[in-house]
Amino acid sequence: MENTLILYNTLTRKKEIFLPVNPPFVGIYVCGPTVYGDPHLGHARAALTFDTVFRYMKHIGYKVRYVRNITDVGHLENDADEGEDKIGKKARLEQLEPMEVVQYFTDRYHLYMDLLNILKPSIEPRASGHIIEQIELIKKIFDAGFAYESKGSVYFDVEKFAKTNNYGKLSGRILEDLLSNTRQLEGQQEKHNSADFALWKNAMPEHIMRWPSPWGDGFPGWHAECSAMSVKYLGEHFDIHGGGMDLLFPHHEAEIAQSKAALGHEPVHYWMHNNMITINGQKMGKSLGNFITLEEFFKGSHKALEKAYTPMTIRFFILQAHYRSPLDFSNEALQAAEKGMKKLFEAGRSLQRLIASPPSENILTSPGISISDIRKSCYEAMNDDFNSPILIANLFELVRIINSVTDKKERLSLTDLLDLSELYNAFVFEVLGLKDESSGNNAELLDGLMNLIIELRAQVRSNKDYATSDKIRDELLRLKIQVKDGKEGATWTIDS
RNA sequence: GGUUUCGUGGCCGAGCGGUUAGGCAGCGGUCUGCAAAACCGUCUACAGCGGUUCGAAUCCGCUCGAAACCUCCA
Repeated sequence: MENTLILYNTLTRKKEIFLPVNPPFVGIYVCGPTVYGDPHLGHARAALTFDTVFRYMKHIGYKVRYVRNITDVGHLENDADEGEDKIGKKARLEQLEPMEVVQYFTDRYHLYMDLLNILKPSIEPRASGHIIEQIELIKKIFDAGFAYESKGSVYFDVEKFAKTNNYGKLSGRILEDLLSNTRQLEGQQEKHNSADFALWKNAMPEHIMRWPSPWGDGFPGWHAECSAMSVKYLGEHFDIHGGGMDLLFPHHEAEIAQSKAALGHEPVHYWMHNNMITINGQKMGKSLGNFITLEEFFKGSHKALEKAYTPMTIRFFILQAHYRSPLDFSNEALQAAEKGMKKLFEAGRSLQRLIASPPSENILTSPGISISDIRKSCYEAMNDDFNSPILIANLFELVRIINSVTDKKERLSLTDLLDLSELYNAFVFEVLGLKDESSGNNAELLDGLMNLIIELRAQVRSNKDYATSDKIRDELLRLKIQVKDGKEGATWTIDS
């Protein structure tokens, strides 16, 4: 691998050189969505962060297996609701099978990820499809002596684990603080300790999502699925585990403890976490009235939005910030991003029309700047913990060159032009995963253009200038557009 | 209250001890039949207060502000 990739490991709070377990293979596990609601910006940022990792690693030659799960068992509403299964609750409210709810929101998630041009992961395992693996994991933890059963539920003994292991190493939590900080809640006497977490939960009779287990009917604790599925598909040692910063504690901390208890070692080598988003400087929350789904963004159908923003605008906007920085959404910022992206794409279209200067008059681009320098900067940016904002800054340097050459203010040799073109395409489309939306979806534009042409042609015909009229018709035909003159004027069709 | 991220110019956002970030907006110019685009030039910054250093946006401490997590459960 010619590129030395450096990434920030949350575990050590440092940037580290990335050394895969089995080069050129790389295993990545990312915590995917809990499918009980419509996808929103938080989903987009997390998915896009690791889409960029996935894309770039493939670009520099790694063979990546990217696993992103779907959490579809036993979840609670987080805020006001009390101790009820998220998916089960939604199901009863809407009179649906739980799996029907899961399917619906999984499909919605996929739809919006596709619109954002986020690549599908290599494997997308569902928690509900891996109950057996989770039970096996819990058995191992039992055998190792770090689990206890209580009224049909199984809990992880954090205090015991912490005696011989560093519990809290990922999140910086200190066990004593956790124990002293927590208040005693009724109904939780099942746990020996407030810091303990569930491995398996006994299902009450009204709980509709349930599976048989050695401890009775129930459902797995939240953290079990990721430990079980990551190891199943990536092995007992794998490279990267990712997710949002909100999952740091308790979820990822618990995963580390579980895996260590079950396997005797930690499977994950690098932990990566993307930062959160805010809207107009505020957190996004249903109670604050600024909870905006991706559908609402794309349609512009939320009162906080001045207009609709295309998937690529959202994508570009998110990529303009580093994944470890908080990102604030505002109309002003989105519109600035929209204009910037348009500029990037317009340069891309100009690039296709550029011609190299003949060798006799080859003059390089502006003094001191070469395409290979920019190429180097692009790779340096991405190698340095996936710094997409710096990459984009470099791409705007390409834009400047393209526009200058278009204006005949600078010149490019054929080699430079080919290099420039390759660089632009590789980073804009392949690595950043952007798509020029105006070129793909332009039915409206085409309609407008054709109406204009037809009208002009009608004027020409009324002047009996049939030479021009026929020329228009013939030229259009060459573009596979057939003009048909009828009694009520001309119509046109596209021949495919 | 604890843990973890942050606080940069009109707005968004890079920056990891000394050297231009970049985008959007503004201003001045070039180009243009007009408009748009483009190109050139230009302005303004590092939350506050201390400390370390020859030198700090960048390291340390405190204060203020924001976000995530810290209870069941996923």
